[in-house]
Amino acid sequence: MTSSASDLESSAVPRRILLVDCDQFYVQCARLADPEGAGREELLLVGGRPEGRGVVTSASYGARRYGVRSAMPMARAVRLCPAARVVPVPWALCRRKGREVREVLRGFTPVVEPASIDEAYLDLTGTEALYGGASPAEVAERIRAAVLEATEIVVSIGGGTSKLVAKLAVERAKPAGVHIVEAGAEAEFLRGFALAELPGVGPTFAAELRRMGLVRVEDALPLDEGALARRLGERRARWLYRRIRGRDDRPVDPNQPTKSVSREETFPRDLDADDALETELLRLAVKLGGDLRRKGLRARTITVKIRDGDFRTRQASRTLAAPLDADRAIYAVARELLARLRNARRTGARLLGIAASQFGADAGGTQLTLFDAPAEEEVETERDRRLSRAMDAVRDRFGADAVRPGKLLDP
DNA sequence: TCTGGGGTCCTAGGACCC
DNA sequence: TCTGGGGTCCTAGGACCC
Repeated sequence: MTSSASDLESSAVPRRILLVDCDQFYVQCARLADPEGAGREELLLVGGRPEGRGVVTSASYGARRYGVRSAMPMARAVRLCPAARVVPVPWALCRRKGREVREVLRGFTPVVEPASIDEAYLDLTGTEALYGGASPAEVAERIRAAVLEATEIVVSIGGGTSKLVAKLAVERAKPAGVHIVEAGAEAEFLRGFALAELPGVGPTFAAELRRMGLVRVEDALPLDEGALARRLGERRARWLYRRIRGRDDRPVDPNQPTKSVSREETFPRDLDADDALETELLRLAVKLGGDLRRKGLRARTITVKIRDGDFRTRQASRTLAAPLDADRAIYAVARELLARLRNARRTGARLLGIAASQFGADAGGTQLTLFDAPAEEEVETERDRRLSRAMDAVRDRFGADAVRPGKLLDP
């Protein structure tokens, strides 16, 4: 540990980081998907579900003037903005546009870290010569134009010496603009923000800070780290102390491995019966298995999540000695976990989910004693793997509904 | 108002090992 | 009889982000 954060800050050349963020991304995609309909609508709400229980994934700038926000229940959004048109998220197009935007960005630098479907960090440090000495703002404008030309997607770009500053700057850049914070100006830039605007400060943390009398970044600046630590604990105090001064040394990492893959579904109405839940679980397990195999991932941990009618969310997980990707094996593990959750509390469920994590190879030898002693039964057999691959091949040729999962219980 | 679906990261306790 | 310390792994829950 010779290279600490302070070394990086004091010795290194200031970094040049950009955050490229698609403006109201799902709205843009919905308009591209239907130029004559949604494309002409100023008041557009994207998301929701026909059965109700949906939320707004993205609202057009016009609709936002009525107080609509993303993640708001669609029913409420429609009450706030009754004239708005509601359309579903065109997921396939969104994924494609997201990929296309990333490809354009990789033409400017290989150091592109996707942060979500519609935003990515770029590290342009050391590329000054490559871009003929152009300023970060000029490079950002070139990127904006290139993305628009190639993908029809409008983006805004924030820039600065860290991810934090770039992220805050992009909010100043929207819509369809560029905002660069010069090296050295970070602390002054941060002064203008409320603590709740800092990424990482959510409703809970913001409320805790407010109880301490801290609302604006400026309110917290006079406190030393020790004073903050007495209320927040060492770790969060250090985090906040640095952030409000614009310090953030997280690297832009273009190779972030996938850590988990999941599928979940909220039902139109709460499900009470165990066998109905098992049927839904099977559907989710088959989807998850397909996702894993398509991505070439095998998982040692399976997690089942249930949200009861009263919105209480519970989960149970099991980690195996050897990784899985076959539908039957995933379902067999998940079914036991669901039974455990239902035995602990049997009430109507509004959501069921399944997740896979701990990707990679078998657990190390010495860890085996942690698992079901003496030796774990073989959860996934070669037959399971062959069957899943055969079903994948059929679906590839004849479509996703070509084979329905039967009961898929124990062989 | 009645709360989606896909993720990441952190914490804390217990088991187990050296 | 009373008493270790550090490390890893697993599990459950929660905050947070888009």
